[in-house]
Amino acid sequence: MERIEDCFGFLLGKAYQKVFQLEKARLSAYGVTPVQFVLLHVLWEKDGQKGVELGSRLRLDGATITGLLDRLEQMGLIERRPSLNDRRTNLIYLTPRGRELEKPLNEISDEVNREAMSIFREEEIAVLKSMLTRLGLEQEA
Amino acid sequence: MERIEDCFGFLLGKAYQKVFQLEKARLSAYGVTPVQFVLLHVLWEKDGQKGVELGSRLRLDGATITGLLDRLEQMGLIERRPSLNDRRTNLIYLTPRGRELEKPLNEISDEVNREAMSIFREEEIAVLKSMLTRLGLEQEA
DNA sequence: TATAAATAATTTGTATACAAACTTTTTGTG
DNA sequence: CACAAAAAGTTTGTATACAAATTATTTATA
Repeated sequence: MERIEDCFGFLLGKAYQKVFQLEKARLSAYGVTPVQFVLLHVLWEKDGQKGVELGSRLRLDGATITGLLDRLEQMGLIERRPSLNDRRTNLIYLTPRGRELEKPLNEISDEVNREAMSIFREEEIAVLKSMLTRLGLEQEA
Repeated sequence: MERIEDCFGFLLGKAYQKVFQLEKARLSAYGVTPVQFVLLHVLWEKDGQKGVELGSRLRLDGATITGLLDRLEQMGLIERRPSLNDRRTNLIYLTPRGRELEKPLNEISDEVNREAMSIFREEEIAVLKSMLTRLGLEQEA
């Protein structure tokens, strides 16, 4: 590869960085980061999940989940409750404040998606989405 | 957005993560990370650049560049030499060891690119590359 | 059923990334 | 020329990410 701008690792990283930074700026009004947002998003779908379930859904390491939950708990957006069946496990619940954020943060996220994709045509967007999904899920490679 | 799997921030992040992890595993034989590799790549193109030039090419913050250079210097792959014209500036040079890595690391990178893209057709790859480039460079959004 | 293996979560250490503050030096302006 | 503004680099603090090691608990198996 002659130029780094031809490396897909680099291209993906920079495209991600761009969208991440835009979302980060918009979400900052609520003191929430993009990664914290996606974790909250999973909880808005379903409350009371185990940490390990969140990790597998978001494809994040256990240690990363621990840190994320620490900060979200500190901010008063979630709480850990011990599981009654399994004493190794915490179940993660939204606080009222955590629930309140669903609507405004989803609006911001939708807006960011719309803006980021506004430079493409509809057919292009569908192709990109399909390819990123395949790439992200691919077992090997 | 109903599901996080429809958010482009999430999709880009996970696709990046996949390629990054593959490259990280392959490069680990040389004790070099993917980000360190791209910095070295820019130096293989041209030696003696300023830190700020590396940062603008790689679109990385000055503080990030400082840390990267610290580690690469520590590893004996680069060295900082004071600029004669401008006493604020270091010029970054490859060591002999840093030069030696050009060929083997580029081979690994090419291989990773080939493997990561092997799940797509040629036309798809061209579309992806073009879109990621546009997205990454886009001024706003 | 005793015990090895697996699981859930955390802790520690390393590597990106960026923001904000700071130092030193250079450039631009009156 | 003096002094404000800009630029280069570093430092500090915060937030991802993961690897490896650790603890506590549960499951599987001999």
